[in-house]
Amino acid sequence: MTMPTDEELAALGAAFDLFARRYKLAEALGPEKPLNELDKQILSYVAKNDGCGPTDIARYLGVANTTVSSATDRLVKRELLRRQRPEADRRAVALHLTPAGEGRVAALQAMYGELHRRMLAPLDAEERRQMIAMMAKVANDDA
Amino acid sequence: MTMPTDEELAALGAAFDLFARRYKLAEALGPEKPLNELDKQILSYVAKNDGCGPTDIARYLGVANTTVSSATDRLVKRELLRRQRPEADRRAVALHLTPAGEGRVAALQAMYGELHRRMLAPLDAEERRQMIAMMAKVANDDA
DNA sequence: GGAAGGTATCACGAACTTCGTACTATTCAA
DNA sequence: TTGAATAGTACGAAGTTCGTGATACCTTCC
Repeated sequence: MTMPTDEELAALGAAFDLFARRYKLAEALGPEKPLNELDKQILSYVAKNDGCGPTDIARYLGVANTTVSSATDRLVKRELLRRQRPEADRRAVALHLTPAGEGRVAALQAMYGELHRRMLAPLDAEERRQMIAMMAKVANDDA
Repeated sequence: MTMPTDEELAALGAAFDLFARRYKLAEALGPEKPLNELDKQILSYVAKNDGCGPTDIARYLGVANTTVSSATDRLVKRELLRRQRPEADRRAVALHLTPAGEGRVAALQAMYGELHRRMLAPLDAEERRQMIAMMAKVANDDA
């Protein structure tokens, strides 16, 4: 394939930087005491993979098992997450969101949705369609 | 403007999640002892804004002044950053990269560049051009 | 059945990070 | 020339990550 130029790559990097910074600043605004990065990622993962175990999460996020264990403790104490011992394998732990946890995830997703909506605002309908198609193509390539 | 659909927004969010995760996992690979997130962002900021002060950085990144001060200490101890008292205003501190710091930033940028290059790989030249144009348009809107 | 070995998780503690409070040094303004 | 404002830092409390070691459970192979 023809290589993208360095300028193109730099533009891409600058855009990602900007988005990441906006994410972070937007998150500071919510009314609740903000969750840290890991905790948010864990809640989102459990929302998408109900009943998963701590080890799945640790592998997925690239952190130590014990770190997920600590984070799970935090989230259980805050009543956002629930541990359950499945009868099938009683070493394991299946994680589920509590109703409060579901509410929190919904709020997070609403915030992200709003951020993305605003991000797309300067594009017209056709451009937006194109951009999302590219992103999907890139993401689904899954290299 | 016509609103993007929820599916479109979800696709966008999934793509960003994926990219963020790839960033994090890629960074764990380098040979050096990895810098934490804040330290990397500080180095990058100083690379683009040579001679800036801690308070500029704190405002830009949305963290406390004292946090930047601690991080600056770390980076000075690791000899990636250098403090300098400008004669013009002797309360202030001007930050500069050391040669080692410049090397570190170059390595980081090379890694990001490679990641972005690989991200663009599944697109053909025309699509890539489009995608980068969209990203630039969105980023420059600067809302 | 039972011992050996592997797996999933947690308890604990060390090292590190963030950030609020209080302080110093310097500049600005009247 | 003081008094207020500004840039930065020292210190300490609270919280986070992760390695080590312990516990409970499952599986396999005699």
